[in-house]
Amino acid sequence: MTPEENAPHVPARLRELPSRLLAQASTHAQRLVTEGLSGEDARTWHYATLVALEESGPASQATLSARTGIHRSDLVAVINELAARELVERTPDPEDRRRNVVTLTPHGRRHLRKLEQILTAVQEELLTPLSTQEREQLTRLLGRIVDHHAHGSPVMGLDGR
Amino acid sequence: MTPEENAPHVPARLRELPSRLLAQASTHAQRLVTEGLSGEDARTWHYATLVALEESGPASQATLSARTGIHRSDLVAVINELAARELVERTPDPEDRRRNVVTLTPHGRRHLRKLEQILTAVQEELLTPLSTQEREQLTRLLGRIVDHHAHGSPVMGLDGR
DNA sequence: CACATATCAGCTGGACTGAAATTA
DNA sequence: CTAATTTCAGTCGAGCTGATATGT
Repeated sequence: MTPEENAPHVPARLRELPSRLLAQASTHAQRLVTEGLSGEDARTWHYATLVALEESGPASQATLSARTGIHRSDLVAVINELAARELVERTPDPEDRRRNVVTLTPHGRRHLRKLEQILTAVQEELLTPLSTQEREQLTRLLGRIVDHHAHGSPVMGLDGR
Repeated sequence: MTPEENAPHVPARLRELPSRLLAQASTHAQRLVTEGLSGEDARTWHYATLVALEESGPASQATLSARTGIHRSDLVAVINELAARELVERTPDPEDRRRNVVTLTPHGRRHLRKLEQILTAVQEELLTPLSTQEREQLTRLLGRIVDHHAHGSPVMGLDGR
C-alpha cells in the first residue's frame, strides 16, 4: 500500500461541476425523502398527488398529471395504490366517460398531514448546513433553472405530453 | 371540457419543496448532459474517469472509484468501454497483482478535451437564467449540502464502501 | 486468517416511449 | 374522421447490493 493513494481527493473539475453537484445533491435528497416516507409506506408521488388533490379539489388523472408533473402512465399505479388504501377515491366522470374523477378522502387528508410533517423534517435535515437566507436563495435559484427549462425550451421535458 | 382545468398550476407546496426542485433540476441537467455527450458516444462516467486519470495519473480501479464517486461495480463496465476505444489502457499491476492500473492514452486525453468543451457548453445552457454571481452561489450552496451528507452523516452514501 | 481488489449478476425506483381501448 | 383519456407493457440509465475469485 503506497501512501499516495490515501487521498480520495476528487478533482475540482468534478467537484464543482454544477450538473454533477445537482445529481449528487438530488441523490442525497431522494435518499432522505425515501427513508422518511418509508415509515408511512409512501413515496414522493403519493405526496404530490395528495397535495394536488387537497389544493385544487377532485380532478381527472390528466389534470393531476399536469399539476404534479407525474407522467400519465405512472399516475395509474399511484392512484391504484392510494385507492387500495382508501386515501383517494377513483370514480368514472359522468360528464366525460373517458375520465376518472379522483377525490381525496378524509382518511387521505389525515395521511397527507403526516407526510407533510415527515417532509418538513426531511427538508430540514437536507438543508441543515444552510442558513435560512441560504435556503431561500437555493430555492429561488433552483426554481429559476427549473422554470427556464420547463417553459422556454423546445422540449419542455418532465412530462407535458 | 370545463374551463377550470386549463391551469396546470402546480401547488406551491410542491413547487417550492427543495428536494423536489433538486430532483427536477437534476433531471434537466442530466438530460442536457446526456444529449450533449451522446454526440461523442460518451456519458458522465466516462468524463469523470478521464478527468480523474488526467488529474492524478494512472490509478487502480479502487482509487478511481474513490476519486470519481463511481461505484466499483459500475466502474468495470466504464473501463471496459473506454479500453475498447483505446482511450485508456488497463494493465495488471506488477506490484499488487489484485490490481489493474488504468492509464490515460494520448487518444484518451484528446477525447477528454472534446468532452470538456461539450460539458462547458452544457453547464452554460443549464445555468442560462442565472448571473455569474448566482452561478457561483448555487455551486457553493450545493457543494455545502453534498459535503455535509457525504462526510458528517452516518451512512456517507454515494459510494464509499 | 482477515482484508482488498476486480468482476459479475441482479435489484430498485424514476422518467420515459409506444401502443391499445374507450369515448368525445 | 381526429383528439383526449386511461391503461398496459416495456425501455433506459443511475445507483445500488451481494457474491465470487483471486491475491496480499
